[in-house]
Amino acid sequence: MPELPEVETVKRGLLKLIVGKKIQIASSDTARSFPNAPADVQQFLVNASITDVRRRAKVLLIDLSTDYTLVIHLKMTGQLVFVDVRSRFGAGHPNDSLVGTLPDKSTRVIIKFTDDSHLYFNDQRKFGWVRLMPTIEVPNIDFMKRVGPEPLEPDFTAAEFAERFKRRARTTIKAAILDQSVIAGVGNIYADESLWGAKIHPARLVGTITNAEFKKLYTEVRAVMNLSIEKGGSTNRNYVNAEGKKGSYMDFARVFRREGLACPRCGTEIIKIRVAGRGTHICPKEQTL
DNA sequence: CACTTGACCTGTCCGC
DNA sequence: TGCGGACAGGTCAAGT
Repeated sequence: MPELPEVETVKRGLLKLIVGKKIQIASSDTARSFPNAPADVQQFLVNASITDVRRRAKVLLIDLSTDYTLVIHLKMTGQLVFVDVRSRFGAGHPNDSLVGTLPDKSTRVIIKFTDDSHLYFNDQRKFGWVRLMPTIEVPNIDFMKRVGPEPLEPDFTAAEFAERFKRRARTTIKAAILDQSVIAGVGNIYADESLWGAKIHPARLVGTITNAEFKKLYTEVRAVMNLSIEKGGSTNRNYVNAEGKKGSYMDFARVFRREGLACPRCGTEIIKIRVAGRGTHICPKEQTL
């Protein structure tokens, strides 16, 4: 799915596009996509205005004037796309080509605003979900109680980063960095990119990682995700931002999905292996066990 | 408790 | 062309 940079990009787009708008109608394909009781939807979503859009880890939070919040996880293939019948982005913008094409077969939830613009939740694989709950209860859901710190927060230090991995000392560094309770927001793309940056083999056990390596990894995680936010995220398959636009980080990726190509540092052919049950890309010369 | 594996879904790609 | 299998940005429940 969308990892931290992609969800952050969607958040920034929605902040500009939907804050202040009033919801007129909300509907979903099945209870799986949006399991809230119809009575709750009627009472706390319909007629509510959007007051804010936030992100925590890979979760999007859309705050409402009713003191309720739409909590959204895009998982692997979720998209949140805003479409207006009026052209808002200029000639040739991909958003214009979406007018009339949504909803489609992957649309799971539709929110219609009073000005006739729409927000669509599309999700091909149906792993994603939308929940409506009181804003004050959001921190109490299991995921929020478990999830680790935001790695891009200015006060998040290298020392805290290293400290958080100690609970996973006997697993691989790849499994640990993907564990949302250790650090929030890192997924398969940025795990591979940052481990390459720090020259650490993904199958190394956490307990064997030195302090110097943790420090390097901390720097790489932040650098890679900040760069990706700047590029609007990664479109590996079907990720798009709130305007329906693809992200360009994959043009800057050093190892992810680049098996058979040259390592940008040393020229060795990048290989794809399997670590922690996930496809994993490394430079076999610089990342060793 | 820490750790690994399979399940959840649909679509695409690759080899036969 | 068709078909089977592997695989895809994430997380959980169930197993060891």
